[in-house]
Amino acid sequence: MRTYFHVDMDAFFVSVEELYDPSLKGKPVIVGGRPDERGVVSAASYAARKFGVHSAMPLRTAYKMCPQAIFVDGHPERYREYSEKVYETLRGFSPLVEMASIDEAYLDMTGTERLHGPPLRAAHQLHQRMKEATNLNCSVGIATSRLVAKISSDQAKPNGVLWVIPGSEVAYLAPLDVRKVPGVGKVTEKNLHAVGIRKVGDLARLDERFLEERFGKWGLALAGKSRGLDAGGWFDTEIGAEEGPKSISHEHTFNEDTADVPQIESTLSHLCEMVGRRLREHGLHARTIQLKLRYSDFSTITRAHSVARGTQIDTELFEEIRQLFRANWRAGWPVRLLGVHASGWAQGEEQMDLLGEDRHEKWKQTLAAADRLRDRFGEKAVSLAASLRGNFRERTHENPASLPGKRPKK
DNA sequence: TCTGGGGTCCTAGGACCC
DNA sequence: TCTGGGGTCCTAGGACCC
Repeated sequence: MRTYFHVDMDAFFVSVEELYDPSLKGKPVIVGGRPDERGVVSAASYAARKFGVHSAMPLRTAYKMCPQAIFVDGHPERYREYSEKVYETLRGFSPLVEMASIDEAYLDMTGTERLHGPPLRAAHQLHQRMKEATNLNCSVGIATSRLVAKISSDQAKPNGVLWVIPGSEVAYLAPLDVRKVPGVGKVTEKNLHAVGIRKVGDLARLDERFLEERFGKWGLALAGKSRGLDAGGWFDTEIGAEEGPKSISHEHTFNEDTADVPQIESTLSHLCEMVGRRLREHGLHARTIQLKLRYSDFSTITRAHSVARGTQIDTELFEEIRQLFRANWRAGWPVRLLGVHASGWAQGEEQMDLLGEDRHEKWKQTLAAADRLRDRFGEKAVSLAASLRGNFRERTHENPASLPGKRPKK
């Protein structure tokens, strides 16, 4: 039998912002951007949640519900920095730590009793050390499976511990709404309600074959989850089995929809530079390049193209993306969002690109230099999109406010 | 309500091959 | 002539998570 901890930081983004600006403490704070911008709430303080504000809610809606809230921009670098500290702290409790996202982790605590004592004692220590090391609160769920640990950490919030004693998993889960099961979202919830399933207990009582017939492979996984088992899906992998990314993407939503080709293509170029840079950081060469287009009415298409040899070079990515865009954009239709997605990593000789060796070397050096400049001066310091500079300058000249990223903050 | 951005996993159909 | 079956790759879309 194993013992898992699920550690979830409380209101992580908001709490980190409070460390940088203590005057925010106790106030309704909303992280995600300005209330008049297109976007959603990334995180809301407990004071803001009292007004009904929650993450994923449009900023404009949040403003209507809580106009006195303090709206702040997110700071990904700060969150990454604190996420590192969280990881280091957790490593003091178990060598088997897996960050499941920027603000939550699984610990395999099996066999650590001699070192840390029984689970509740270890959790108490963990709270204390986390506070000392990061000044942040967290909640801890403890169980024999990762799934149940995750569900119980949610119920332990804020700043608490919940231990589901071995053997009591099914009884613990039974009265909970099916929505509490990770992986059950709006759609699955509705489908389950349609057949009279509302609680996890309803799910556990059903015949597995019925669930499989009705919901396929997912139905079978649900049957296991309702009994607290990790079997199937993401919970099934070993903790600490570090794997690289499977895809790398960047996207951008315009504050105002646009059908202006130079603006669209310079944005795509910029997104390709961001993707290319991350590919190089990870030493990856992508074989599949995907464009994402969202129109004013929110209808969205994706169009992909795979190449025999992978690339990590901005201009090559951009060539593919531009072709995809030109072949698939319904000309004149205002665009709301653009995205560039890279996946399908090339192995071995697939990574050799078709540029001659010296040209290739030269490019690599140029890009490495650009990456260093960006490290020092920020993402917008360098633009390699030579093919677009004319357009860029032209736009800048006639209408600086329409450039992405150059919108004046008022 | 007027809907971000970065991911993962799954399904389903068609092409293609044996 | 009226039609197999399995495997793999590619593409498009969608649910879900934080």
